[in-house]
Amino acid sequence: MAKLQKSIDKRKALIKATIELVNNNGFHATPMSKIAKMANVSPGTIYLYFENKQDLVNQTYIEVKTEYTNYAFKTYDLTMTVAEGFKTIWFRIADFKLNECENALFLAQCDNTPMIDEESRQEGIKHLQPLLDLWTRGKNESLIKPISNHMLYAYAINPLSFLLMSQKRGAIKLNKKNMEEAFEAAWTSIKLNK
Amino acid sequence: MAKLQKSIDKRKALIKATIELVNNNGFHATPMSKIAKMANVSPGTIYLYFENKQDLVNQTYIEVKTEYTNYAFKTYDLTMTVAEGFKTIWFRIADFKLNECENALFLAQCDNTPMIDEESRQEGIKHLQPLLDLWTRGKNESLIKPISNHMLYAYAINPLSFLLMSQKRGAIKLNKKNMEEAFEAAWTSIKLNK
DNA sequence: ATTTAAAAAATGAACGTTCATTCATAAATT
DNA sequence: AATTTATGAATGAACGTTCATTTTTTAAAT
Repeated sequence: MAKLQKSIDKRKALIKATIELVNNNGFHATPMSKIAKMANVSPGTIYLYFENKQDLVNQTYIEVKTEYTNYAFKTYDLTMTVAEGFKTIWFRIADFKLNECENALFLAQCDNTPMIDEESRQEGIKHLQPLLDLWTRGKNESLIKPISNHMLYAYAINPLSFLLMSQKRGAIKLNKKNMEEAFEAAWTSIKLNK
Repeated sequence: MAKLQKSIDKRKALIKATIELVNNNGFHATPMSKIAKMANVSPGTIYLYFENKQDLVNQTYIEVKTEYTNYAFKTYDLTMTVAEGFKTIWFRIADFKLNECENALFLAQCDNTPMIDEESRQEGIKHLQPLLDLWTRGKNESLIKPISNHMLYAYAINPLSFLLMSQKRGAIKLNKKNMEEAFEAAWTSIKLNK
């Protein structure tokens, strides 16, 4: 196999192992030696690809966050109405959480702990801009409540993280039906009533 | 000072130190030696009050969670209407997050990481029952959407954790005005439209 | 009140383990 | 043969926990 491809595979395996182990044990309870073992690589090899442990999670975070937002905006385009656009993005995000739940859980843990450097966190947030722009447009058109984007995010998007976490704990099972219910709750919480 | 009171104070100091250090560094990046130092106690003393580090966070979690729910239901009583009851509880929870934000942030971190034993987590959840009962009543009276309690929690309560976290990161400042906005979003997301 | 001795609480240095990281050596690739 | 990539045992720092010793508290005796 080509050298380059092997390198890419190894890096991927390391990131995948990091996600799985951090999801189950948390950042600091995940030794580098275990990450190496799960990725079928020697501990020393990790340091050819990453500066240190912190760099490994930072990069993992940015990579997963980028994948997440790419997925979220894949089918969205600026010609859509605010309602259409929101529904499109919302269901893509929901799909991501359902289909890539390891990735989504990793992001949730990163967003709720001091595990990621502030710099990497900022980097990760940037990619969400299209949704914020859509909301700004919605507010201008009096379709969306005139409240801050953080507030909109808290009610329209963030609940999905809680639902995902509940599913991981076995408390609920997410399916098509309750995703429709969730969308309805998300939309009614942010749309402006005439 | 009485022996008993000194013991209580020491235990309190240890729990307070645990909350502050875990909030800022995470569970595994918080050494027992630092907790001891912050509580003005020798490392060995911790083990007179707690079995080990895991027991210390478990007990801290249960204690803070109990404080939280006591606060939440303090002014609620069963004679209230569903709408009244929900508003009462919701604003108490909001007040707790605003006034006891160290405690609230600690709970948020516990709820989003594998840091707490499953047993202690279950113990902590129990105390939320009055709110779940209220929602069940609301569903029976066709005032609340017929969706699972987890779904209701995700939209009516959980967003407050996100808002609190955003405030800690300096992204927003929570005040009376946006708490009113938040309540409105919470209520519209779960109330049943005739 | 004061003394005293037994009991309880607290201390912190020491221990054994775990972990992130390094680097001399080996394997793979060019 | 030269260069790049990978290895994994070795290193040293940091950590949770223990326990021999000290300090404080208690309460009985004076």
